Amino acid sequence: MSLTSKQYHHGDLKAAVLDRAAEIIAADGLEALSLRGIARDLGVSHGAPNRHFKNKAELLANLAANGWHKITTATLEAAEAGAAQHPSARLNAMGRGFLSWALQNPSLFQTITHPDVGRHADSALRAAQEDFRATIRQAIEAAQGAGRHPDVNPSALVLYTNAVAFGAAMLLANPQLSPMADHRDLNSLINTVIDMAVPVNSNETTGHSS
Amino acid sequence: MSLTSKQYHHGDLKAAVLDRAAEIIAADGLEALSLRGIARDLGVSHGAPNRHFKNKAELLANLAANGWHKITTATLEAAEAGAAQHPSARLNAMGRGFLSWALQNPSLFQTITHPDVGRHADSALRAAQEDFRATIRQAIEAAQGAGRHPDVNPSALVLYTNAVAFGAAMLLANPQLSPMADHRDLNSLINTVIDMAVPVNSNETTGHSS
DNA sequence: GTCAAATGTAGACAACATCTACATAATGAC
DNA sequence: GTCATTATGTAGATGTTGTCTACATTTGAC
Repeated sequence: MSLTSKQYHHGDLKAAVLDRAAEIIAADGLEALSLRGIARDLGVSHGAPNRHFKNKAELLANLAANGWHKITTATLEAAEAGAAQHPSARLNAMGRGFLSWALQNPSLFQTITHPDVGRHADSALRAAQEDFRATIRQAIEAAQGAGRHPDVNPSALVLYTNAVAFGAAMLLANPQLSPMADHRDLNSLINTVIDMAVPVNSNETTGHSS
Repeated sequence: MSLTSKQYHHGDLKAAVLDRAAEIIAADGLEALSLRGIARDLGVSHGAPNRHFKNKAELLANLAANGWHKITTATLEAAEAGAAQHPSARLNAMGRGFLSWALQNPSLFQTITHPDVGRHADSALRAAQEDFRATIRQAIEAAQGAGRHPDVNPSALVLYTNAVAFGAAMLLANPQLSPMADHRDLNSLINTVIDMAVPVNSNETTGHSS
């Protein structure tokens, strides 16, 4: 069987469906996603995707679990940039990494934070969310242990820290909501906002000079 | 024609459709909303709502414009509680008013911040959004003028301040995303978070003692 | 009272998710 | 290697939805 011949079996339809779904969401948003449309794009019958996903919600849950893994990875990779320094520097770097990923993948970010996606979460998605939450929570607690807002209720500190990052990502990823008329230099905007929430001792080098 | 008799004309179908839509969203979320379902609930034919809304997006835009007006009003009413004091106290009060409204109307809050709703915004919705934005921006600028982070880039300060409020609202309104395992006292949580973002001179009375 | 505009109805259509029965291919026991 | 089992893909059916069109009823301006 040649690589170009039309085969009865696709080979890896599940992965192809997930890839195409991500493309569609990135291009036209969640509302443009349909199982039949994906099947058409991939040249398979309209029922084929259902062999791999019980329903549309399960496809979205798969996609979202994947997205949470990606944003967790991106955040942890950024953490290395600040890991050798103070826990606050590490947390600061994580915030920037998180925001950068969200702004480079706005539609996927909106998907993983979409209420109707979370509503139908399966165990894999819940685990991915919890993994992300635990990662962030630990970094926040480490920073608090090292002197960041030592007197604030830990739950409130976790909420505040997450709120700055998620809120900024949500506002910037959604042009309709952006409260600022202009934002010419996105990077310096991100750095300023993160630095307000997670100040880093100015004696130390933070790696971002804008 | 008696009040109970079935009339050919509904009387105020447009308002009834909007009300019922808000109920459905509050009860079962945006994905549960359908024009035909609303028509059934109201005892009119399936095409009747289309006489008042060009399409589903226009209904949502109407609903969202209404929601923005409500959250703007709620925020401004809260502002009065801190208006006599420092501009930062006013901004702090607005943050609490905003968050309280969002948590009392989580589904409507999710609707007005929903990307697919904003995507199809009409001029009324855009105006309502801009009205909200302007209200918040002015309060932030007033606080900055009165000494809140005087050296920070104003755009970044606007983003940061909005991010705390929107982010906390989004995280708390969406149980799936809440980063804290426990939040027994929601009010004190809100107050703590807002106070972190918008500190109020502790010499002054802020009106919230938790 | 007449007539145009506003509002509601009923039927049609295409797209969709999902289900079922069936067809084909891949896999593994023997 | 054969063959049964399983995985995967197909084709058609069903019910729901948004939207359109033709038509019916009511309202209101004059």
